[in-house]
Amino acid sequence: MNQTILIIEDDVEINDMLRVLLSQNGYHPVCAYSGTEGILAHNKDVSLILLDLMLPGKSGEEIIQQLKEKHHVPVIVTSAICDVSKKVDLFSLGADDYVTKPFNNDELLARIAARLRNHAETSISQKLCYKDIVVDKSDFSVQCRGIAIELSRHEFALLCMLMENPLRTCTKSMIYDTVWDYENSADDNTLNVHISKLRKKLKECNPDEEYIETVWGIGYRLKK
Amino acid sequence: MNQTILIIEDDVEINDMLRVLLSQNGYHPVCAYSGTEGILAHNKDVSLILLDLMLPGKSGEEIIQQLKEKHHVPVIVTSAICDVSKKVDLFSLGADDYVTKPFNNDELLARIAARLRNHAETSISQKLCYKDIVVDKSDFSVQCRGIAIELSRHEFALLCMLMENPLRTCTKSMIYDTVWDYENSADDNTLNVHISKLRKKLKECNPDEEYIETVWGIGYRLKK
DNA sequence: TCCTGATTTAAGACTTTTTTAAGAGTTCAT
DNA sequence: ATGAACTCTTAAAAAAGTCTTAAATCAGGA
Repeated sequence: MNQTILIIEDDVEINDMLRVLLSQNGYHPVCAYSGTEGILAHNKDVSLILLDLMLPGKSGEEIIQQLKEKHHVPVIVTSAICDVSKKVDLFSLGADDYVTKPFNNDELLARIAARLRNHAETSISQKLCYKDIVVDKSDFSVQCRGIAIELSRHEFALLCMLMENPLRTCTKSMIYDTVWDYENSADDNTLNVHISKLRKKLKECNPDEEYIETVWGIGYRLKK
Repeated sequence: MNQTILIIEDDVEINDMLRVLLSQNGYHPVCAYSGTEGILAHNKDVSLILLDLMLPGKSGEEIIQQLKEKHHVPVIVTSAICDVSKKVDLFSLGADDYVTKPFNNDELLARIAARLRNHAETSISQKLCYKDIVVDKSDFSVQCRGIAIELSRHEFALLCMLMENPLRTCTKSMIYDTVWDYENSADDNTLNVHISKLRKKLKECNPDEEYIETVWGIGYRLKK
């Protein structure tokens, strides 16, 4: 559940450095090298913007306004300018913080975290789809033909595993590894029982469709 | 409607200077000369806190935590210390900005305005709604069918967390992280008890509705 | 046909959740 | 400081849900 941070910075070297710094610290950086590009790249997945003030073309001030108009997220301005009156202007335009270059990486990270904390939101829900089944890992929900299905923890993990490997056969030992976290003893019937229950619940929802296919002696996979 | 700013600063001269500066710029300053005094003076009229880091008695770090606990507003730390690692610590404790003394008055005013603006934005959307429940984070009130419900601090935080993630499952460990600030030991029953109490209070208010759903082995979520 | 592996069912073991109650810990006003 | 009121945590027992096991049955391949 990484947060996306948009970097708008024309200096390729600094842009690169920021990208590495952010991704090393668990964020998902998106790079833009001009104001216009930044505005285009800005969408609702973005949680925060790092904006260089000294861009060619559009002024940083203009850009802030347009960014905030499009989708309202915290903007941290980075710039070599130290002029206080400039800072004041930026703040009044909607910048949320200001870091003077050269900045200390840890301080920048701390300021990013502080702004994000305020603006806590987002989280891109991960949805797996196959035929008429929709699995949402973020809320542990499953729908089949739009109807909610209640699955137990292991059943859910099992279905996720199959749906994350569409049309690839999941061997029994792979499944035991992933879903149960232990090596199966060959005569263990647990997985079979769980597959059976899963099929039953899916069938209740859509009796005309077969979703899970048995690969004899090997394991299971989703049916084409 | 002037915004109240709490100044916590032991140096009488600086405290005085800040008071004048703020009142000249349309704010309503309240002065405190120690951390303890600051915590006492802090109430829900306060919109922002200017906190000196170098106080006698309690450490600035302790004070931030206690202030934020009492009523969540932006805290701008002022200090002569320039050490970056110190800054980082403070940010992670919940400081929202950091100004090094001696500071430029205009920059300070700009930072105050930025934090206030930010806080105002987030507090507009601070009314959380779900079905017939309305939660107002700014005054810690909860209504169900228009009837006020009294919740304890943890119950309130728990309900907020659920309502901030509508229809998404909050895992137990996420909840312990957010509401209790510690990793849960697997056999901890505290959360369960709080959920039980929360449900009971909601049920008293509306016996016909189920609000909180258990996701077995995972956590809880709001019911569709 | 026989052997092996898969499916289904049901029962009991096991785990997680709910509820209650009691005591420890806090907070608040006096 | 003190006591009252409230909140939080812990513990224990009951309830609810899930998992595994075992046994009977079924299906595929030689």
